[in-house]
Amino acid sequence: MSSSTQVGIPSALIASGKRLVCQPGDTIFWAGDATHSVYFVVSGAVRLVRYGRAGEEVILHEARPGAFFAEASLDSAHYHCDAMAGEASELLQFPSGVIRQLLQSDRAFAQEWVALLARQLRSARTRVERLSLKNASERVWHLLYSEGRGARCEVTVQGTLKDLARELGLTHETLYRTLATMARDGLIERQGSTLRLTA
Amino acid sequence: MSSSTQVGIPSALIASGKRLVCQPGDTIFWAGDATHSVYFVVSGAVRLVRYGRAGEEVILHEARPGAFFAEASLDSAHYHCDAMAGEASELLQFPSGVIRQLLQSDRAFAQEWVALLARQLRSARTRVERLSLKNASERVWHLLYSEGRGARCEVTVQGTLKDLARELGLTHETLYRTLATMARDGLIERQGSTLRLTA
DNA sequence: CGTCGCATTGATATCGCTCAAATCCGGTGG
DNA sequence: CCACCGGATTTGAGCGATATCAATGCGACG
Repeated sequence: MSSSTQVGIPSALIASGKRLVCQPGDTIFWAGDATHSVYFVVSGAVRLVRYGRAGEEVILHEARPGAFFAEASLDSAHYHCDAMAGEASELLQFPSGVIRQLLQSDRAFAQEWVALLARQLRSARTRVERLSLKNASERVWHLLYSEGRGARCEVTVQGTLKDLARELGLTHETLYRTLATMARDGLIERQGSTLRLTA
Repeated sequence: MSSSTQVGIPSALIASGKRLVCQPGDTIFWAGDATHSVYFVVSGAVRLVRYGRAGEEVILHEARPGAFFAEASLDSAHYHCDAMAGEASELLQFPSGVIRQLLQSDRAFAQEWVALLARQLRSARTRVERLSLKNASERVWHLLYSEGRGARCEVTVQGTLKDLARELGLTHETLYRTLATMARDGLIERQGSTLRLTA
């Protein structure tokens, strides 16, 4: 989702990681499972999802390569959402106990962990801000403005536009139309899956 | 916002807190200011806000008594939003340096801090989930279901319904109507500012 | 070559936003 | 005590943006 949440693996952890290979659609854990592990995405993508009353999927978070996930579950007894691989993915699995122990024993690790959580928190709040905007083009603009690289706020969409639509709290039809309109009106430029602001 | 984010003040901090008294509308810091402090709400309420392009206020977070705020700014150079007192408030101000030092030197404090950030993160993601719901009554239902106390998911609204509407990403008119409709349809009960699910 | 899912566009319905107005309520000053 | 004021609350009417339903093209992949 946001590259600002990416970190290296603290060196103290490397030894305890167990490699996990997932196919698209594989579930890594279910909501309600007793927490046992924290994960790191090496490649691919993992979605943390819950389901609305109508059964529609709500993406709480999407972990991309270089990011941990389920790190907020360290101090709860159960996972509070499902984790599902969105594509073929390679993960590292770290037992929660090891993390907890490192937090106690390794000051450098604890500091890295605090920084990691703080980045995730800022990222989540940015998303709250985006979802509070009341029309589609503002959400797209906000995405480019807050996540984009360079002077033109360039963003290369990871995954499908359908996924992006769900992340923006829109239907995919609305996102397609909004992008088309914004491009026609000269607000954004679009080259395949790369978007940027004009000027 | 969520009582799950409330904590006591770690005992290690108490000495370094500076008491701050605010009137409604007072600004504690502005977006872009160099970060210098983390705050704790003793009484009142503080809103972290940014502004949309149309100038409308977007509430990123509302800190209620017993909660820290600006804790995610510990490792950034500048605040990324405005902090404004929503009502007469009493705060404690802690220099960032003291917190950073404690994170290094005090393991118990570091652990409490990690738990605090994790709670805030879960809270923010719950709000993302809520804002991803596409209609007003589902958002209200989600609020009760995820924040409510007891079997009936009882919530006593802090502040005005207008404030709640903004937190839910709705206009106040829509919230009033939605509450009225849900009450008429027997989905919720309402007694003043207390809401609960029926059955 | 058939199938499946994404991308795209059209038509329509619905829900929430906007503008507007009336009421209520607490506080304030005469 | 009462008139007044500002903000919250509530309800109405109409509009517009987005959801929904539908159809088609297209590329990947077996």
